[in-house]
Amino acid sequence: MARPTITDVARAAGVSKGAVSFALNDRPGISSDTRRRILDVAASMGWTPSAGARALSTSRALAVGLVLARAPEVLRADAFFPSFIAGLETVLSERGHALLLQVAERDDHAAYRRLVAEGRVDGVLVTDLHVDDTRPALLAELDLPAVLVGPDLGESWGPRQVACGADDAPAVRETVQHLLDLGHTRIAHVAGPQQLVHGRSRRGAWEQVLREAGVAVGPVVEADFSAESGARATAQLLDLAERPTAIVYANDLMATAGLGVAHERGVDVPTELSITGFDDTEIAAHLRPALTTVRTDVVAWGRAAARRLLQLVDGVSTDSTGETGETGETGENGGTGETDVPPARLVVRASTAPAPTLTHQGDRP
Amino acid sequence: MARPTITDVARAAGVSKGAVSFALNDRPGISSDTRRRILDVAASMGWTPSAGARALSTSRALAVGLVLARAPEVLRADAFFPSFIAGLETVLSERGHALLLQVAERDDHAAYRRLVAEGRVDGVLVTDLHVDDTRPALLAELDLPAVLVGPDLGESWGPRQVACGADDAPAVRETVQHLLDLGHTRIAHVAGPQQLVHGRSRRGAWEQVLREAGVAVGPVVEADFSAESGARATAQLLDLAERPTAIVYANDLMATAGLGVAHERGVDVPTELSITGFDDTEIAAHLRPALTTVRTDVVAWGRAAARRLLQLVDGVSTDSTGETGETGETGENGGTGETDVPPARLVVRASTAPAPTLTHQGDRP
DNA sequence: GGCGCCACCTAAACCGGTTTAGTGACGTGT
DNA sequence: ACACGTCACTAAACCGGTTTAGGTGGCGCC
Repeated sequence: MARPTITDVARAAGVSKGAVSFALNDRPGISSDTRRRILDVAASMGWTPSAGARALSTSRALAVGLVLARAPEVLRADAFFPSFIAGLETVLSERGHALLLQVAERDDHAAYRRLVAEGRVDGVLVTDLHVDDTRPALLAELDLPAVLVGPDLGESWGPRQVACGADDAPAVRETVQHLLDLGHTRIAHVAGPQQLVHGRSRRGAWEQVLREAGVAVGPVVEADFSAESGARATAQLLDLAERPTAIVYANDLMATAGLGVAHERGVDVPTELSITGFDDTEIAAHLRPALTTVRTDVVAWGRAAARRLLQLVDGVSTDSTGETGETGETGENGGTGETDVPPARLVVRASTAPAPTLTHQGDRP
Repeated sequence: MARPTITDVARAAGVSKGAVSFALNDRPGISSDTRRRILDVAASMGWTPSAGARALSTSRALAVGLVLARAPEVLRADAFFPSFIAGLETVLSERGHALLLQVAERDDHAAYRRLVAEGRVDGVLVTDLHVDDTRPALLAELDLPAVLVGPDLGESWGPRQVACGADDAPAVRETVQHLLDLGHTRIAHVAGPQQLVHGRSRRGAWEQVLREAGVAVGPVVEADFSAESGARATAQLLDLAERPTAIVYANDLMATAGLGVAHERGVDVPTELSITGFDDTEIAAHLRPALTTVRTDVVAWGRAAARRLLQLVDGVSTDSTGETGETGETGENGGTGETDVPPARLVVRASTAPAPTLTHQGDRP
């Protein structure tokens, strides 16, 4: 037999459809023994609610969307999404929400519009934020709850669009400081795309520490997070007359490619050149030399983002009726404890070592 | 204003709800100028159908599910999913279907049951097939259309459960033959889990070629596709009294870790040891030495799997009514051209070279 | 003993679509 | 001129839930 419906349960229990609905949703107005009988009957028939029907009557989709605004080939070696998705899902599934994925290589605006137009999602997650990203404004206009995956930089778009994520900058600062402590003074940077906020913030942190330390802000090459671009950037840096003694890469993939280029040119890592990555990909610890890099807990980040999004979705019970607005206290869901994401931290391995020419003038006794 | 409904469109166009539905679905019974008028009105109001409502009345969810039966930490460095998902999505989105993701670390049976119980999906994709996998039987029992992502080995479960994917074996055979051609006779294998079909098939192919060539079937270490396990397995192989001169790894991640171990022990790759991987991850070409490996077109695979699944879903118009069964010709969707996946092929780079002790007795003039 | 009230439950409307049955106008054949 | 068929469309049922408005019975109370 096909899936039993609520009507089947009602008939079997000898009550009305409405009674069954009340009983199943723990609402008052049903005596406790009737409630128990209904629940028993429902369980014995193996009844489960139809997500679609429920969504239709409550106007809630019980699903959230994640739009990946990347070309398939860029998605290929990504260190972020699989873990992030895993984190999201653990939270979403235990709260009865589904995760809808959409890959929108180009026109991601259309993808968002479509998700909301078809009523498929209650909210979305936005990744790979650009500087001057137009998506937050779009989502605010659509009044679609959204978590912008990235550090909260105090911007504000709409009441239901918030940022969630750890700031990369402190860990990058820690990385550069680590290199300074090792006596490096020519510290280069292979940056991610500067129109991406995380590309920009990593570069900003690198620059800031050097500036504060009174060290020359070394050469920087803008790359695109791909291995290929990392290799090119490294070649470029190693061709410089004044070769850097250390290179801070914006991610592990570029750092690994850079390691290959250095090896090919006979530049020894770490004695002649220190390199650092970002992500702590699984392979980082197994490279030779093992890569000094920054570890982020992406799974926890995913969990936090999911919790935050569900808060937003639940925060406004009924929209556009306007009635609920008068209390003004959406703050009851504002607890941030479980939506904090653990900070990234430096993991020192073998790819960093004291600078070759020891200009290291003993800041230790 | 909120999203316009079909009723709003009907009122605005001065016709009934039904007429609008007919017009929008290109069904006969509407004069062409009325149809045009309705379409114009709908377009000008910015109307789009609600996926949920449509799903409810047609009993089709317009969504398919992908259950990832892996722990988050295993998902982390996966070379397969991001590309595969990208491939899936390109096809699904242009056909109006959504992709639902679920991560079920342990009990994936429950995940499938839930997806079908809630009526969220029209079909699912099953990855990471085990030998004696119980999922195909479950899906057959649930009568849920499913594409089993892997080579078609001729098994048959239910009428709506089919395999889709390229066979790994030919490319692995090509790899081993490549090593034989280079004069290697002690060719080891670091295998994936043997309860996974792709782990087993790669090992089987390796073994078969050696056997057919009359070469000793070298040592094999079963690992789990992780970098850590690849490193351990490599150490174990290099500790052998009769050290292999080549190692065939079941994936790039383990091969890369193996490269690190070899380097650490001062075993030069490729002059003393040849190694090969599988996947052609983005970093493979940028390692030193660059990794000889097998390239698979995972994006195309995803596209093919999505097309095949949609064929299955569309194949049976109405289920459980039984009426449609008498024609028996589900074959009209059976065209396989667009659901073929390009075969994997060997990419020779720098990590393979002639065997060190030249027992290579000139098969070339 | 009649009143009101509360607890418990039923009937029916509703969400936004699809689909079937039915209706009126018009054209056609004999 | 009349039955008949077709076309174009409307009205209403339906999918499977939720929610609101009503209705019934039992009880306490004056």
